[in-house]
Amino acid sequence: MNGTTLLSIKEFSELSGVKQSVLRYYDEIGILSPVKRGKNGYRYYSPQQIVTLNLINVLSDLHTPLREIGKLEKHRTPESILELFIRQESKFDCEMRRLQASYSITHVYRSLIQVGLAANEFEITDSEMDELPIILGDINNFGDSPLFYETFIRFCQQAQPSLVNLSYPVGGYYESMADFLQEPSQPTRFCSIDPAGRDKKAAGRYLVGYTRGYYGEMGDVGARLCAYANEHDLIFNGPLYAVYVHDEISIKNTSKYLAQVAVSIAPKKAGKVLSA
Amino acid sequence: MNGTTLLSIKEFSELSGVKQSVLRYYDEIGILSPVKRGKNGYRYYSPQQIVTLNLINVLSDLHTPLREIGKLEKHRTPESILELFIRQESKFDCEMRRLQASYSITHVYRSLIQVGLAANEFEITDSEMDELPIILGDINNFGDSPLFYETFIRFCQQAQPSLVNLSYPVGGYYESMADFLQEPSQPTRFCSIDPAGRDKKAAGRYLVGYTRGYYGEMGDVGARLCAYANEHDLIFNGPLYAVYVHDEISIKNTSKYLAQVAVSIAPKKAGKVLSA
DNA sequence: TTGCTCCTCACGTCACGTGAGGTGGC
DNA sequence: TTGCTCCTCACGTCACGTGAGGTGGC
Repeated sequence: MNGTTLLSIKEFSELSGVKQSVLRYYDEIGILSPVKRGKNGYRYYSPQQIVTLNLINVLSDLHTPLREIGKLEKHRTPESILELFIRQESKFDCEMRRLQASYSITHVYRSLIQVGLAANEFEITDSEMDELPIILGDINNFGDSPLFYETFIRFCQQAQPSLVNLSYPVGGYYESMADFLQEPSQPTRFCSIDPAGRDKKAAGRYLVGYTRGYYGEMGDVGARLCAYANEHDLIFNGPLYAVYVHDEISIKNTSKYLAQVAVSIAPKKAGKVLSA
Repeated sequence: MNGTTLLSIKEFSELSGVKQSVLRYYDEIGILSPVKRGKNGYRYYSPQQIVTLNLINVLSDLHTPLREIGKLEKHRTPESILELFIRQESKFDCEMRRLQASYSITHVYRSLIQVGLAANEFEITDSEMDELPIILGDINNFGDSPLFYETFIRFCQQAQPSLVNLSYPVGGYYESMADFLQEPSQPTRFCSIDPAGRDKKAAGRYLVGYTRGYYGEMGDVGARLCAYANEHDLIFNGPLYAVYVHDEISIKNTSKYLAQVAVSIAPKKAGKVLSA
């Protein structure tokens, strides 16, 4: 049963799906050398070597440097390989989580972009919105100067060790419509649209408007929301959320970002409606 | 609200978790340039740029070349970015499946190695084994010459377009103990230990022995199994599986591979016991 | 002679990492 | 003056990819 039948590099490449150039490289750095060399220098592989090759692929997929794989192979024992595999299994867990996170990030951005594309940005609409998991930041302290940016940086810096994941879009949360109208560029808190967030944007009836401009530039959307509410006998009874559905991710012109402003409403009974 | 507060490269690097050298490289190839340059050449980033940076990470994690990311960024519109994200989501699916497969491969090998480490290789044991999903290959045709290798190659080649995944360990399946005893190096079929396999190694009572040697060298394990069966009034009533628990993955010395041989048994009633 | 496969050698590439040597604000 | 941060430039590295030019069996 010694290997009388060997494979040329072409055959071995086709069998394993690994390119000839890669096989030559693996031979060069000594992690997978053919069992035999022809007198003319031809490489001949044993079919069993496909097993080792598969293992190399599995390990290098998880960013194990090839030289390290080489070292391990040279001194392999059942014990050391077992240890390696156990380490690999925990690496897989990390990688899976990372991948899942990446998926969820693009998914959130994708949904926002679609909302933006479907929206009629000049109309105010009265709609039922689903519950949305988010993470609320601390209450912002803008101090004397209205430096939106400094506050945003502080938010980002706090975010790092905390639960807030800056990979998700960051929106503005305003305690009430009054707060928004007073200073649209200064949200009470920042909030990140994290699907794993423990805070919630409540499900319910919202008045939704859109406005274009750079971060913090809210145009006349506040006034338009108020006008609509007045006309339709509605009162603002909860917080307001401003989220950029088209931001620097999808738009080059910084003055054309598209913000969605959604404020909780209820039919007017004996309340007072705020006006701009 | 224009960016009066900007971040130095150090601050931006710490905020984003991306190394300074990487940020300089991204600037060089034009996929993420600082919003401003100081008179002394210092790079200044806006905090919002962290969003773009995160996106770059998400895309490049899935092997999108940076130049392509650059192109997309230069001509980005909500529509094109939406399309990109949709493509990414299907890439994620592939990647997840690949990762899952890798995990399962190392897991199977790990289990086999552990079985080998726990085994007493000189003893025959009578044990209950669980059902094991496998994939059986076609019936081998060794022809006139007993070329194990050629048959194995044919198996590998057939395997490629079929269901058999060569990433999993490949064992030998023998129709009966008699077949094994006649030619231990010529299994009736090859079988791959694929956890997603539709074929099954049946659960039940097996006589289990071990032997060291190169592929196909089964030593005296057949004789030892027969002796044990005779002594304990057992008959062989089903197929035999030979699986290498320590193979070239974990052992350097090709003559020290460890094979586990398991054959289905039942108590003797009025049957005949095969002897070596 | 003609394909075909294989070889080596050298150079390119992609996404960085790593100093070396120099500048500029407190 | 002394740190500290930042800069550019050049070279290294890792895991390959890509010819160019040559060999060897049918």
